Amino acid sequence: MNFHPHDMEQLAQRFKILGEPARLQILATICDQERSVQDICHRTGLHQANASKHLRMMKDAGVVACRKKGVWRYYRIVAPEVLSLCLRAQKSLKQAETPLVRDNSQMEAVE
Amino acid sequence: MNFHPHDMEQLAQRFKILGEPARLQILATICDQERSVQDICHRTGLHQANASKHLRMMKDAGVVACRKKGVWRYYRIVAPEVLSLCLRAQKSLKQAETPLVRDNSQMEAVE
DNA sequence: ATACTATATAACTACTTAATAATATAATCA
DNA sequence: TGATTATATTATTAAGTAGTTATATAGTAT
Repeated sequence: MNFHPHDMEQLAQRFKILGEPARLQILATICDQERSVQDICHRTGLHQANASKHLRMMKDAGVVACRKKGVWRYYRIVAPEVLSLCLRAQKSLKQAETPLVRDNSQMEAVE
Repeated sequence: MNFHPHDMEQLAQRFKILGEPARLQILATICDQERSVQDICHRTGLHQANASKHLRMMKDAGVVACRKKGVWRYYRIVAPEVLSLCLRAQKSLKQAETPLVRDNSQMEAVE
């Protein structure tokens, strides 16, 4: 792992997007299909203005995009790797939670 | 992608850790070997108190652990998946930056 | 014991940002 | 046209947090 400063910033920026439960919720609702802001709000419980802001942020970051149809804006994910990142991170968290084999080699980690 | 609220929180928490350049820098310096706080500070340019705080946070989150030897504390990564997450995210960011084939199907993303 | 060094912690400041409320814009419909 | 609806934007407030300074703690060395 040997990143240039700029890459490091960019990487952190990408992780920062995923570091917010509200945005993960939004991504979860549009992971398999595009949805209107209303739809997203109903499913996540987020207020419209709040959801709109998160969506704007993720759009600027190139994570989602939207299609305009009449009054509606349908958002979808355009950076599918964020989904695999979530699944991967989730999996490792679960494994850490209930390890099949207790690893004593790092017991002092707890101190 | 269908997470329980608690899992979502936990997932966001994990990403939040990686969403900070200073912490990515720290992780980069200890990705292949344990290092003392001094060493980390010198390599990253972070102030001692600041590095200490970031390390404390990552220790509480189970991402790093430390070994005490005299006055020194040697920190190491104990959640190696964060490294693969970084590499994976970095890779996809690079790909998005310079796509081999321009994908016009999502041009309206830019609006 | 005293001085020095490594690390942690606490207090503080400054900055960021999430959530909310209010308003603006624009499309639809009666 | 006026009313309604969907979304975006702006302003505001509150909470979180990164960085810094100062101090505490605990090893080490003289």
